[in-house]
Amino acid sequence: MIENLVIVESPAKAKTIEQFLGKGFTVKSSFGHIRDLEKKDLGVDIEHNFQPKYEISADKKMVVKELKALAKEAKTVWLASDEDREGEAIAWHLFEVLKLKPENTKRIVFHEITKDAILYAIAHPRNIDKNLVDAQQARRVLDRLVGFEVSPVLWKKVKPSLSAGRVQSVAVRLIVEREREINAFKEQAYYRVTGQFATAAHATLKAEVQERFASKEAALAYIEACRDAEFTVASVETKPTLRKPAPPFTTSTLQQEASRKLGLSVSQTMAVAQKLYEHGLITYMRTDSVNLSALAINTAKEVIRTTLGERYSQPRNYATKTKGAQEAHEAIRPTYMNRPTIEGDRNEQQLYELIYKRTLASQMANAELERTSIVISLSNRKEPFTAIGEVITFDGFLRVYMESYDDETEDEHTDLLQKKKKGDRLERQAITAQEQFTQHPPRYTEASLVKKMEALGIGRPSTYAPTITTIQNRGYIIRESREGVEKEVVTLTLKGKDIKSSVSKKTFGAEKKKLFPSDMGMVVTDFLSAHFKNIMDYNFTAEAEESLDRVAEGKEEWQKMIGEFYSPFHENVESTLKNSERNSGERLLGTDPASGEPVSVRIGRFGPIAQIGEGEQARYAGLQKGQLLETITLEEALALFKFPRKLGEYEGKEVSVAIGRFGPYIKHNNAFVSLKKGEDEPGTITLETAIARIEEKRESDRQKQIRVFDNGVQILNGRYGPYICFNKSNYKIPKTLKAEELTLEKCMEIIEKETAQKTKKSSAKTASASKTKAAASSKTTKRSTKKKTEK
DNA sequence: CAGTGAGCGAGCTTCCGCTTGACTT
Repeated sequence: MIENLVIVESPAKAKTIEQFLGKGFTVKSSFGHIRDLEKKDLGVDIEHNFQPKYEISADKKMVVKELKALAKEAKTVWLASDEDREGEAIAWHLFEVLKLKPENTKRIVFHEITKDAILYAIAHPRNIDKNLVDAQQARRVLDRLVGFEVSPVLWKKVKPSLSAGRVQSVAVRLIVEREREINAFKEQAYYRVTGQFATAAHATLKAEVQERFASKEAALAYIEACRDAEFTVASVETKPTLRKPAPPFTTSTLQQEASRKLGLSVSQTMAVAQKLYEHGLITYMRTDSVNLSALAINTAKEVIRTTLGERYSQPRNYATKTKGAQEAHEAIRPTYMNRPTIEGDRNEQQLYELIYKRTLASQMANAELERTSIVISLSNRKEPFTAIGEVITFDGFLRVYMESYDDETEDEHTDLLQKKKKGDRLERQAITAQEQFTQHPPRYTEASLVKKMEALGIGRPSTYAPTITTIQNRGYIIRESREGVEKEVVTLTLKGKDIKSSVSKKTFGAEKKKLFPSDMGMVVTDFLSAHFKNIMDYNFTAEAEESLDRVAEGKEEWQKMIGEFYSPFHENVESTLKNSERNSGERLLGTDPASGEPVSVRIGRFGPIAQIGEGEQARYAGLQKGQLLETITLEEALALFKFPRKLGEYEGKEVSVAIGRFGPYIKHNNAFVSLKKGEDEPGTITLETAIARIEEKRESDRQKQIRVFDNGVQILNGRYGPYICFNKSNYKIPKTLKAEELTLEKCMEIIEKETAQKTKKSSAKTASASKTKAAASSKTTKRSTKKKTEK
């Protein structure tokens, strides 16, 4: 017999709370939702007022069984799921599934895991808020209806297995639209003029002309004027400014800062944070709140006062401004403010430190700065130079933490400026005009996409990372780095009385881990925008949230709300199925001058292809990485058909060059050799260079060989150390063995052992796949392989 | 690691939000 059973959502939370409550309380976790709409089928009975059809989720059967048994013998059951829409629904599902009785069931909530908060909650129980539960049911049903009615339209009209949803489709749209803005962007060259001026004590003062010069001639005219001008300080202005610390972390801001400062992907950040949470080092990591508990604020104050002094302390409460925030938890903060560092791997330590400093800084005094701007006029032109510098007069929170931004600009931290006075004459040193280019809007990173989604109220802290993974797995978007292009940049320099013009090379437009749309992403976005305008609207979620709020307040019945959405929506689905054209993103580019046949591009079965001619005689070529259906030109498409290009023969076998999935390569006698980046061009490479590349590859392959046995077994040196290669498969060498000392017998033993293991595993996988669902298992394998590569 | 490119049509795919492990190269 147990006295009290408390059910929370997270097992880590359960452990902590059990300690606070002590004897007489058993604390268990539901591991989130225990019940959901039927996995197969729609799971909603449209005919009967949208009655949801719930089932216990497969992975929760055991949890439910255990909770049921405990609930049966408990005198009182305390449902302590989070205080938000989902949490309320979890409490209600538990109540229903565990067959609890109203007289011995109590609903309690707390926003922070502190002893006081828990005890207060126990002393102030309430009933399940059925209106809030209904709002969750409406949210759930809405998402199911949208997802499960629109996705099949895509299967018919675009490609099987595609998906659409309230959140993911809009996230893809953001990336597609940004890419189109970038394509439409017309880059412009301009000149920026900077100058150096001598001051006392051999220091130089750097200043810049605010005006941009549209052409080389205009810049030259200005510099020529500088040659003969006199420079005078026209004004010096010093203004004190304040800088405030950023609020403590939410999921979204943590993901952004971890990406900028530590280079972690959104899902890596969450995995590391999860570890910290499980070890009791930080509070819950999926939160939209910037609120800190009174306990946290007080201990932070203590730490700051004792280590940095009274002046650095400034306790603050932050208010959450995010649209649709539900604030069931605290902000993400260290559990103990007196622990600046922790044990753990590199990522754990760094992420913890980031959280620690951000939290501490949020409770610290403003930084005080003096911002000085000085204007330098010249005697013969009206565009002056200006120099801006900041001096920190009191560092405040900056002593601990500085927030970063995506577009950081350099600032001059100099007090040189302040020493200048109006009317001072300045001695001109070098003046430079350098050619610049206007920049297109930036592509999204994972983290900046999360920021945008949060601003639009789309998605929740628990779904940001999975959503980004989903749209990548579906092939709508890809995250990659691209090299920039080299451009010639003109620089005009005035030194003494000489003006020199020079040309240097600079790289522009390099992208690091940015999100690009795929052709499929663009085609699907266009299709959905054309036929499901309201769902693709950036305000769709925000408006739905307003209706959900009315349901939560008891002002509207949830079925009525869903009904009003569903009838026009469903009609739209039907008419789209009937009337819309199949969409393959086809574009006619023109005619092939050689054959007179039409040239077009579209999405084929294996991806985007170019096509010359029609019917039986049509010729096909796959598009290259980075080429889009939307932007490829006739010339670029025709160039794809120039491969494979025969170069000649070597050792009696044909040598040809072609372009594959991984870029251009040379093929010779069933061997593949990549072209050398930056040196070889697939269109112009000669037989001689190709042979040289083939020989280079052979040599490097020989370098890799540690041992070769007669029957084809090889021991090779790879990226991750030595391994065995046999029949085109690779085998891991156990760490206990030395690669150089392996005998053929030993190798064969390893090969046999690993093949046996592999077949066993793959058969086990198919068995479980047939039970649960193939998609689920393939998804998990995909995710795990990804994890590996990221490590 | 590596050029492909049709279509008989079984049976399948798909959503968003709560939670953790269990999976591998």
